[in-house]
Amino acid sequence: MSMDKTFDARAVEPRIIALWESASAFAMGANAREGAEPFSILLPPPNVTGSLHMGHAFNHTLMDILARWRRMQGYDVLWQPGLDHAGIATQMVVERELAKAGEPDRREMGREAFVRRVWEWKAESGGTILEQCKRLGDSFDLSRNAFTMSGAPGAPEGEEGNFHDAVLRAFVTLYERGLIFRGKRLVNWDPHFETAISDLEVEQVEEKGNLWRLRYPLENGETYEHPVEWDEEGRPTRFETRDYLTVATTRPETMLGDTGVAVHPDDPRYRHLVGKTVRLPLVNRSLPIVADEHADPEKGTGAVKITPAHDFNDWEVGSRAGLRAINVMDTRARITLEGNDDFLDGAEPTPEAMALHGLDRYVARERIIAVAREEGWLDGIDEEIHTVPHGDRSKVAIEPFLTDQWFVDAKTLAGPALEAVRTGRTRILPEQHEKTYFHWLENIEPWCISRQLWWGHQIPVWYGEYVGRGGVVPHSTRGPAPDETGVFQEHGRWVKAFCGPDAETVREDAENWYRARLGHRVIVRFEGESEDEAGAYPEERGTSFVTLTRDPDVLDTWFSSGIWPIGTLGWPEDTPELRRYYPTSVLVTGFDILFFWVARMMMMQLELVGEVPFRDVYIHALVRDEKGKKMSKSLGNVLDPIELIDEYGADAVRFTLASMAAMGRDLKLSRDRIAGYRNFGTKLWNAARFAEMNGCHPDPAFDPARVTLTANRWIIGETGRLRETLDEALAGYRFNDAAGALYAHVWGKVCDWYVELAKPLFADEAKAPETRATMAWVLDQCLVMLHPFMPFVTEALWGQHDRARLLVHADWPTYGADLVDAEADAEMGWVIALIDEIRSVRAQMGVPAGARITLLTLDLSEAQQAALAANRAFVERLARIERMEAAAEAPKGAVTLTVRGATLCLPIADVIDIEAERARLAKAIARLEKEAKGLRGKLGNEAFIARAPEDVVDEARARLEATEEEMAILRAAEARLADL
RNA sequence: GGGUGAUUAGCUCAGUGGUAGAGCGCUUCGUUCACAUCGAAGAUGUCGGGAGUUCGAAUCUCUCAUCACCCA
Repeated sequence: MSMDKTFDARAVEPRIIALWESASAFAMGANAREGAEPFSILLPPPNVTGSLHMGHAFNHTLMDILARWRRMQGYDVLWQPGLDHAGIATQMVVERELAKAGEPDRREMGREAFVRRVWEWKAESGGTILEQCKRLGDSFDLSRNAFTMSGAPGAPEGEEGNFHDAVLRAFVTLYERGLIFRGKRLVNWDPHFETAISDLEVEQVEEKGNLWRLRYPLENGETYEHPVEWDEEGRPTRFETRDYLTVATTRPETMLGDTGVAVHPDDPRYRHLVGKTVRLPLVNRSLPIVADEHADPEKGTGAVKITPAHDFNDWEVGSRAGLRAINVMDTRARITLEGNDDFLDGAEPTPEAMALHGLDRYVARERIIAVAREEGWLDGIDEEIHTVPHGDRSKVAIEPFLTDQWFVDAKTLAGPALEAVRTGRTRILPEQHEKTYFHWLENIEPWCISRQLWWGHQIPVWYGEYVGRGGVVPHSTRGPAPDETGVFQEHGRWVKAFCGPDAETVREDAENWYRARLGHRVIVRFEGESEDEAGAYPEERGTSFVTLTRDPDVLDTWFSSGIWPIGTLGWPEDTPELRRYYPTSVLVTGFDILFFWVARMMMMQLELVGEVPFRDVYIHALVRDEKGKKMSKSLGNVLDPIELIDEYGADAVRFTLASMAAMGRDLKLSRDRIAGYRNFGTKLWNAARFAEMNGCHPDPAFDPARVTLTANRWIIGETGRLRETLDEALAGYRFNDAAGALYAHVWGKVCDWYVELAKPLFADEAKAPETRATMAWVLDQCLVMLHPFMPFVTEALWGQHDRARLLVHADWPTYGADLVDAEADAEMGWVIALIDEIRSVRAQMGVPAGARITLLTLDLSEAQQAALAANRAFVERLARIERMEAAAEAPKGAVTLTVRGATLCLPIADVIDIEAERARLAKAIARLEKEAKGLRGKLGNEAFIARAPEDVVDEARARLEATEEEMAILRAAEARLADL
């Protein structure tokens, strides 16, 4: 069988994938040794709508390297894969599809039908990314594939699983512990998707905008003196009398909801106005002027209108000052005035104001400005750049919006999550990210977890009519809220919330609660359920019915992925997997989801099972394009990993990513680099091809410790060193160091030197057998150690010989520097240095590459003489030396070279270029002189001798000696040159 | 405005106190029987500026400049 000159990745990769698959090579516990320690990693679940991008490729490569490495070491490995249902993203995709197909939109179809439709979409198109992962070589256990919506109502066959139960259980547990609450608060509202989103899903975008100044007339005929001119010390010198207060705003349309005007308590211009009122134009609502430090005297006019229902800062000011919050928009951010009791209460809106009803917020803005200009209360307009919050999915401006939502008490949960990292129960690497983690958790706000969507886990809360203690039903919500948990205002009534993991539990709870309150039996029905379904008829006197309505909202996707560690292992059941693989060994992820996901997993797992979800968190950088730009579809600079795999092979892509994975820095990916590592694969392939052509076959009985030839012992020692370097690098997540060590060994040691050294050895009958066996072993070790990085080409090469097992399950070596033979190491080191030096001189002297020349030895130590004699064949072949002779002194016109104290020369008078040689010597001497000067200075410094460690001083002395010796030889050569 | 990080060869980047490195690119030479997706040789650096600590600083401290990202 003869091998091609290159590895045909495209043809071979699918075959290898099939091979692994049919061997269930990646199954949980595959290749685990008896009594093995577990090693578990969670795949950060990609969105079900996603396709593999460079970030995934990077992330997965790192995880796969760890998984394959540990699996070969015999650990009990579980790499758990799965998909995220991605609420907004998925709903968006399916809605877009409906629109494209001209089908009824989701509102027309209804919730149940729509959700069914999403499941259908998932069955067809969801999870293509997992197929793409296989191309990359991901060795996760697909037989355990998880999905964050598995087991949810409406899930089709094949989508069973515990995840929905786990999510609801998590919610109920937190609810019962008082860590989830419902409240009317200002939230980030996405008017496009018509749902609340969390702080993290908001992007701040810088925009050019205006600062409008509006005049709000003072009421009750009030006037004041407003300073208009100042002296040099900033004292006002001239005033004008005003009967209005000028406020500045970037959002004039929100004025409809203004309930106050704030000024700074120390602002001399306005502080005397505090307690007075202004009349809101258009609306004719009376607004109190309040003092609040939020009003910045430096900004705008120093007086700021307060709209608590449409601005987070204003909400705070309003709370402090006791101002009303008036919502003037609907869920699509259209102005809503008609029938808006809050708005109309205490207002006498003009017809112009009422005409704004139903208009988009931006249209209303224009209209209001036009009216203000017309009516003379527009004071002026300044251009300004300000940041505007946008939805990260919809890209539309977020509207702060007053609604009832569910929140997680993140502050309480953050405590243990902070503690776990502070005490080192979980390590975050690189450490710099710990700071970010701490900072965020220390300043965390309640996490809004309810979403007004349909695709997701519906909140397991049902509402029924509230009954007070003693069986009294309050008539209205005007009075104070009942002093009980789980009682909320809903459509102007008090309702009692019942939370439970399933409907029957809730029904029972509710029936007991109502019975206790009303003193008679109560039968609970769920909305939409018939009396039959309710399962009972009134049997006793006084029995009544209560209808419970389920909260229509679903949970934030990140709430469910927040329990990914335990959910994928079977929680809330106490499964063997949970006991064995939890906590997981390491989480590998990008810093962009440190808050979204990592911190929340820490909080939720610690609360739910009291143990950290992972021992280590390895945060890697982002993949950018060659110019350092973040890859994005809109910029069109996206490198598609699948395309790159098609072109260069998965191994090349993986090795590139691993090489660039230095901690903490973004990596810029270029095709050149990938091509370079594709070439590295070819290099390895051809080394194997060389071995194949020379009859090197792996021998299971080969014992590297019993090899006798120096060159063989040398490369075996190098192999031992590599194993140590590699394991150390991988244990510290220094993937680039690991990749670099492999590259340097395989290319720089094995291919550049050992293969060349082997050639003359193969020609020698006495030396060939040991060398063949060593070559086979050395290359096998390369395959084993490269496998986690380049699984395809290594598995393919491994399969060239009969093997007991696949490479993916081969034993990872445990030998180390014990294989290094110091003598062989020194000897080969000197021989290689000699060859390097001769080559260098030849090239610089212009000796034709093909010419064979003579090497004269002048001054060699005994060991060097022995080394030269023993390795004569190597020197002759690799330095193209024809003859070697000893000489007492250098002949005229010979070129002198020094190699670690040895002096040799090349008598090449016929080809020598005297000027070139003079230049070469001068340059070498100058370099040595510079070094010697530095060393002399150091050694002449008494403080250095006195304070530097002894070994450093000794080393400097030795180096100076060697440098001076070499310089002397070269000076002598320079002098001889003068004779020519 | 606050925070974090970066600044090293033409480019992209390693390098945690003791002789400045890699890959790519570039120049010259070479198709010797593993590989031209190759081999050999070579050039290229006041390690962003300044100050300090130290026997010794690319590395530690301060400061300035520039850039990037995150948060408000």
